[in-house]
Amino acid sequence: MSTAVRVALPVPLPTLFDYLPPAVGQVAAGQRVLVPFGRGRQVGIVVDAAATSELASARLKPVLQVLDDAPLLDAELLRTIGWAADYWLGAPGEAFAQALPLALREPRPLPDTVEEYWHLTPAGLQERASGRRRGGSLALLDRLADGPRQADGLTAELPDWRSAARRLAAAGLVERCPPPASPAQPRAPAGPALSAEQREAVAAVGEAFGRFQPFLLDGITGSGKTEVYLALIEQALAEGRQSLLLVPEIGLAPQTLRRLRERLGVPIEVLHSNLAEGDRARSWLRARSGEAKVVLGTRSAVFTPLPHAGLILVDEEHDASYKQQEGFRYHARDLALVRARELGVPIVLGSATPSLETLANAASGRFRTLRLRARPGATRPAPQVQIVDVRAQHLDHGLSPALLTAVRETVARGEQVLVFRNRRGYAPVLLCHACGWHADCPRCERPMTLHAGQRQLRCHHCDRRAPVPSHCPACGAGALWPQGQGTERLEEALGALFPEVPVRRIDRETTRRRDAFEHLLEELQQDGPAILVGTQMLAKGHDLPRLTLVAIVSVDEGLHSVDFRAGERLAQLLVQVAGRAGRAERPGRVLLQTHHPEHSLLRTLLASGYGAAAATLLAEREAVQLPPYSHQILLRADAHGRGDVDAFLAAAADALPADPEVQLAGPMPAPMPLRAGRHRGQLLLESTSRARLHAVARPWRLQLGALPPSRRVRWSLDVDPIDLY
DNA sequence: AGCACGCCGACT
DNA sequence: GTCGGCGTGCTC
Repeated sequence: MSTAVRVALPVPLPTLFDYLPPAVGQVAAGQRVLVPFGRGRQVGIVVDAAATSELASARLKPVLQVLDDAPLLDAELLRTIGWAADYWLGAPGEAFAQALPLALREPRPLPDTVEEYWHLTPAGLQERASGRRRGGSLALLDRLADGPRQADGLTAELPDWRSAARRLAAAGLVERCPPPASPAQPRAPAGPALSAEQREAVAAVGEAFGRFQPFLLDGITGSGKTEVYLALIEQALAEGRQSLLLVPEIGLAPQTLRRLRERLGVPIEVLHSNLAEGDRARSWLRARSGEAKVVLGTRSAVFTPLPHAGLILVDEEHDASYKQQEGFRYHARDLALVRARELGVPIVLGSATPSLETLANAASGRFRTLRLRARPGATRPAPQVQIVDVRAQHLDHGLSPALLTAVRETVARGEQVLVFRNRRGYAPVLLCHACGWHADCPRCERPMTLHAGQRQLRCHHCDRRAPVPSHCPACGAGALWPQGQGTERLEEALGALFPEVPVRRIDRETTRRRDAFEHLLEELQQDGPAILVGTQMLAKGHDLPRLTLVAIVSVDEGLHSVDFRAGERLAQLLVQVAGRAGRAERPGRVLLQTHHPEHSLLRTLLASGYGAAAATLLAEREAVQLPPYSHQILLRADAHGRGDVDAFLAAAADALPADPEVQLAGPMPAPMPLRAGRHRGQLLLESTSRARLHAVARPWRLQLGALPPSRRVRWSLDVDPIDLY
């Protein structure tokens, strides 16, 4: 027993580490420290500056250096991150590592929050004109010729520019300078007048300023949720308070960012994982200093410090990308709720298709529901979805006559069509018509997808690529037939059927280049007919004002999935895709091809909308006690040998104490028992009592790593898994 | 995880 | 006779 400094270190171990106080300097919780660890050194976060260690002080090493003058993490963030590590059964050190931008996990003092810019001095300008300099120096002079440049940008173009900068700075030719003033932010043009329901929503949240209160903002596509967010952020700004707006993915950020910038007239900090580490750290630090009033970010931005927090907003709260699927498996929406509670601020979860978890919270009264049912400025009703029964129909590459007629009529009117199909590639299966052989991935035991353009077979589970066989490898016959339709095949078929109309495919393959997607979206703002063929990517909130027909080729795979969340996800996807139609002045139309026109989920969804479909799904979940009416923790394991997986899961099951309130399912194979050559299995813990589930799982988790068979597998625990893969 | 230590096979 | 395979143990 001894007094010690307790530190979180970025290692995947379920413990914190104790150190002796440093020889010099004071330590406080929330500061970063440099400590000896194993044979090296690590940067850690002090979680407790005056802890009582279980270890004898002789076994403790001293902190080498205190890296910060003031705590980097305030009490609220320390508490929330600690809570998160405990709730999602993560390694505390990994939870803390997640919270800090990478650049702040280096053993260096905090970077300046002012961006580093360099420019030419008048002498430098002359020097460049004189043509005396060559090589790296000339390159740098050239880069600075048009005015100040940011250091990160220079690094990208001239990796070695700093040595030239040092030389030239010594000669008084270049120097560091303050960032150029951003073009004066004109005070926002006022937004559109809010509708009555929008005003009610804003007023309801406004009344809750200064205390914790969760809201569900349940607003149909086009109902103006963003205007409500903007009005609330303005209100927080007026009180000098910070707002945090979470969005599901970076792709959506540019649009939202533009709108925020135009309207709010204050700097907006953006935080997402595609940012240069230096920028990310600076944004984070500006939020911490309170200088940043509005923070827009993806999942990891939920860890942004908010010393003057006023409001938290989670847009598209149902989106699965809020759940981290590796390492520390937290859920940003759920963590945002905990932060709002700790910060004592209102939180708004917005969606046109709320998750069943959120709807259950709204039904129980834990969340207040605010509804937006009207489409402001719309003179016509929301698009109607119409089912196309494709049974016994002649299909042209999967497209029915009714669908093709609708496409023809739409492009004839000069309008745009979205043909939606959630499958990349040309065809999901390549089949031998003579003997029934089909191309399977040997590492996943699943059919490989034919990519005709690349002349390749690809496994969408492990990315294995193989040449397309010219003859059947099993029987030698020549006839290998592509079965089923992917976006690539639909693009080809539609291009042949409508040669006069531009056909654009939008999926991971065609939007690989960074700006490709943005450019395409811009092109589609232009007038004129077009046919878009796309996947999932197009379902998310992009504005396509010229789109008046959405044709959903098939969703039949989603109707009979083993995953209990498949119905919920299908309903969300259909509503979101349908929402792309007719957002401007023209009416929209949605066609849905299916072999199961009588399916109850489709019928409810079409007849009564998402709310009714979700209510039905919730009732089904309650009847069989599935989430959100019970809680789950999934133990996943994979290894090269099936036996290693089985041995580990059996040992894990054995180690679990019997508890009448906790049910154990498994060990069982994962829904994909083999993936990328690794055998996969799982064990599921379920309980209607979250407290009991955690009480059992916490000590169990500590035992798992000590089980001998655990050395031979990769394993992970997932609290509240959102899919069982 | 990352890195040591430690005991058994094919090479100079 | 050694280099190196990955099994096992530890990190305050």
